[in-house]
Amino acid sequence: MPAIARTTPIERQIESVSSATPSYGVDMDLDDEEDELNNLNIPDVVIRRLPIYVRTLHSLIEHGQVSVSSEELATLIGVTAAQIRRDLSYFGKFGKQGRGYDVGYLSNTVERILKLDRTWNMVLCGMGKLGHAIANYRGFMRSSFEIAALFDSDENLVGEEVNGHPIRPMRDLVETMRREHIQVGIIATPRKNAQETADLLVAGGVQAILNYAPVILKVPDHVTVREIDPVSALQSMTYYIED
Amino acid sequence: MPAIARTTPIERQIESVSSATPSYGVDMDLDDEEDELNNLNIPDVVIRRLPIYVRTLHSLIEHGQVSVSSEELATLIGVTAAQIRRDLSYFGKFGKQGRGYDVGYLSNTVERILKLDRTWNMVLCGMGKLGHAIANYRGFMRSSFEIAALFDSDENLVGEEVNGHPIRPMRDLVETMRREHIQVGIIATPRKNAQETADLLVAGGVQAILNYAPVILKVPDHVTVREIDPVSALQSMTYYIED
DNA sequence: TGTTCATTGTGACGTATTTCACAACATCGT
DNA sequence: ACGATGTTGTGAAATACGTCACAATGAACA
Ligand SMILES: NC(=O)c1ccc[n+]([C@@H]2O[C@H](COP(=O)([O-])OP(=O)(O)OC[C@H]3O[C@@H](n4cnc5c(N)ncnc54)[C@H](O)[C@@H]3O)[C@@H](O)[C@H]2O)c1
Ligand SMILES: NC(=O)c1ccc[n+]([C@@H]2O[C@H](COP(=O)([O-])OP(=O)(O)OC[C@H]3O[C@@H](n4cnc5c(N)ncnc54)[C@H](O)[C@@H]3O)[C@@H](O)[C@H]2O)c1
Repeated sequence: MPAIARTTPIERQIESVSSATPSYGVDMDLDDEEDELNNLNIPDVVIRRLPIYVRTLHSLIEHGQVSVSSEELATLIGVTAAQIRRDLSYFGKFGKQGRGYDVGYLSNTVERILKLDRTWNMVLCGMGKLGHAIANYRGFMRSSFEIAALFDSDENLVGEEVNGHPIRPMRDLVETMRREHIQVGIIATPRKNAQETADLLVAGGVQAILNYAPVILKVPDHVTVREIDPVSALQSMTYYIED
Repeated sequence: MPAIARTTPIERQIESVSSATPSYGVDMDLDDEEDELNNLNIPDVVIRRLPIYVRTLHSLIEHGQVSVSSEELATLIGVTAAQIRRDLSYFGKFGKQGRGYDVGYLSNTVERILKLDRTWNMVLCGMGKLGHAIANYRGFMRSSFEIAALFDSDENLVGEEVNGHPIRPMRDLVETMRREHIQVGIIATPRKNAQETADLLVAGGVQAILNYAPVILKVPDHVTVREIDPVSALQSMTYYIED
């Protein structure tokens, strides 16, 4: 059973995460009560950087660049080269001394690590203003994600078609998720209904939740949650403003 | 002149919202001579937690609760009590042994720390679909923020009124910001135009940028940037999904 | 006023993450 | 074939962050 807390609730909103044991060096001893061959001690903060690497590599591919050094990538992204090399080294050796990394190969590799080499179907709960905007956003599809079904508790909205999908009643959520084996959910309900929605998603077998409602959700350990919260982002920036 | 790099570009992007670590190598010389009386070495990760504390305290106030212990607050938020006490201790002593914290007082105090005890006017650049949604979102106003002016480079959009504000041409941006002393900007332009928009915001004197475009912005050190990036958030969650 | 109780604030410690710095090595030009 | 060059991958060190645990102390009440 997962003994590792991937994210403490507040960190979904923020950054930095505590996992477990150091990790370095060899291994193969008696510790690890959790070696999924996968989720093997890799800091979540590293995982959260990988999508940026992928995005940046894509942009290099667009420009026709075929190889890149950690230094160049680092400059583009705004981190240190050492950090990029260390991050990648958690997963293997993908570069060549003197040459750097093959852009296409590295991009594919990181995508495979993140399991982006497939399409993830998602359910979207709460079809108010935000829900409509999300359902119409084309950025997801271009990134391994697809909104497969829309849900709202308001019977007046049920049946309306948004971007090719009908809005369905919440009572169908769990069954739909199970039937279609959907493991990713988006919450766009009002704040007060977010937790109950999360509970239903969990009942449906959700493993990842993107939460737009400004609340801390309580979910089982095996569920990952990330929050989208522009207000908190703004509120933490004003601290630094010097008048 | 702050010598501390508040945000490492990639960290703005990591996680739905977020940004920033205190600098490591950045202020290389004479040790840390940087005591703004304010930005005094307090870890950015702490600053990013404060809005959650505020939000949670508000919810307690709504429920009529007048005092709260670090333990209770911690349970609500999903962190440890020690962390909350440590975080607050960076700024002073706000609790009473045996009693905990006065909810209203603590809320006000943290808001004052974050400079939320005033209204921040913002400019919004890029009035496409997302821009319209943001302009109509009422969550900002309820949180010390107000969208004061809208901008788009498309002359066909200029003049259109959204939520009571006319869309203005980008060429007016810098002057408007200076005239109205606006220090917060939101970028909702296409990816490829985000950097040029950021440059204009900087020219206008921006100090905080909320960036919805999926790019790493290069800005001067005194500017804080946080990114809203649901795609990256999703892409980092799939890693953990066990099929 | 003294005793009990709950809970803070923080030094000391432990873990997590980043950076340094360099040996190892692939490639290239000659 | 070989030295020069550039860049990786990674131990070791440095730094940042989180937690433990407890002395200090305010409030309640006898
Ligand atoms: N993070 C962001 O960028 C962002 C932006 C805008 C809004 N929000 C948040 O998103 C949420 C929705 O905002 P909105 O403007 O779309 O509000 P809205 O009122 O327009 O829409 C909410 C929708 O949720 C539905 N709903 C209510 N209870 C439900 C339930 N239990 N299950 C399913 N659906 C339910 C309602 O019927 C309604 O259609 C709010 O929490 C708001 O704070 C976040
Ligand atoms: N983070 C999120 O949640 C999220 C959601 C949706 C879209 N996005 C991103 O937001 C951006 C906008 O998305 P959209 O769907 O609104 O696109 P859109 O094409 O509907 O709107 C873009 C608008 O920006 C304007 N624009 C272009 N160049 C400009 C410039 N230099 N200065 C000012 N305005 C300029 C265009 O005229 C247009 O009105 C994209 O980068 C998209 O990827 C982010």
